[in-house]
Amino acid sequence: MDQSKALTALQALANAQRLALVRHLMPAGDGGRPAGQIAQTLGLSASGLSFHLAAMEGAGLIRSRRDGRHVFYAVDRAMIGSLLGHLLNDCCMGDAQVRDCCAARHELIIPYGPEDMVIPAAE
Amino acid sequence: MDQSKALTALQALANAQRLALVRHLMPAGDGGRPAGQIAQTLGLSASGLSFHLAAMEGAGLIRSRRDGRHVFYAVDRAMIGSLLGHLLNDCCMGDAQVRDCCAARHELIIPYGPEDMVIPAAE
DNA sequence: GGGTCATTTCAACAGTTCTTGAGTATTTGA
DNA sequence: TCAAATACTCAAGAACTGTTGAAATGACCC
Repeated sequence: MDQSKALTALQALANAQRLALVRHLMPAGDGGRPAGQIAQTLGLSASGLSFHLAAMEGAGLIRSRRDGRHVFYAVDRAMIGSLLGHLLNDCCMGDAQVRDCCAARHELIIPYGPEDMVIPAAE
Repeated sequence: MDQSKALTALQALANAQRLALVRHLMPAGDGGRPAGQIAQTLGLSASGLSFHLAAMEGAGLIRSRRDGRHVFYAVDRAMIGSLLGHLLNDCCMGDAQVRDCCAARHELIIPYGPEDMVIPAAE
């Protein structure tokens, strides 16, 4: 990952709707989810979603695949991992404190079920 | 780190000058560097730098301390680590593939000396 | 106190991003 | 071939971001 790719990816991620998109798509894995369902879940208009999907796909953070009349979108997990790796290793030069704070346990929010379940961090 | 803080921090980082700022400040550690020196290194006007520093400080990514007529700025490494941890654990739900790609070795660029030294990734 | 250095604030402007709504393509099934 | 379902493109306008230069603030030294 070079610096300009990382910057593009960061700019794509630095938006509430698109961060929500990642959260929504992540549990769907490589199969992804169809555009219509994403729009409904995130409360976006069709064209609004298209705008955000294009930004994410342009940055390489998601991939799309057509299946019949649906287009499925899935997170490119290798790309997100590379971005985080770039920030950690290149921008922060592998700093130990950054690494430790990054590795610290956080509460996990699992977006399944009628309400999001919150699992507190284990100590 | 909650979601709105993470978003603010991402927006602060999603800019070429401010990413360069992190790279420049990281090796200086908690002592940081004075604004004038930063402006010179990054080729920014005084007011331009001030704008970017305010964005970063507002997001909690850097801290400042006055020493005489200089103001020193240093990266808040715990904050950057928390941001990366949030992206990895909350947004990506600790996904194994993301984690692996993040942990993959990259070449390390050490910004000391007359020319930046590049240390290729060990295999 | 007066001069100077270092930094910040402010206002104006240009450029970019986001939202909205209307219209357009593509696929499916009757 | 037609209508319905799904998703995309485009243009206009609002909102936000970044740059510039001038003025203001704060700290130091004589």
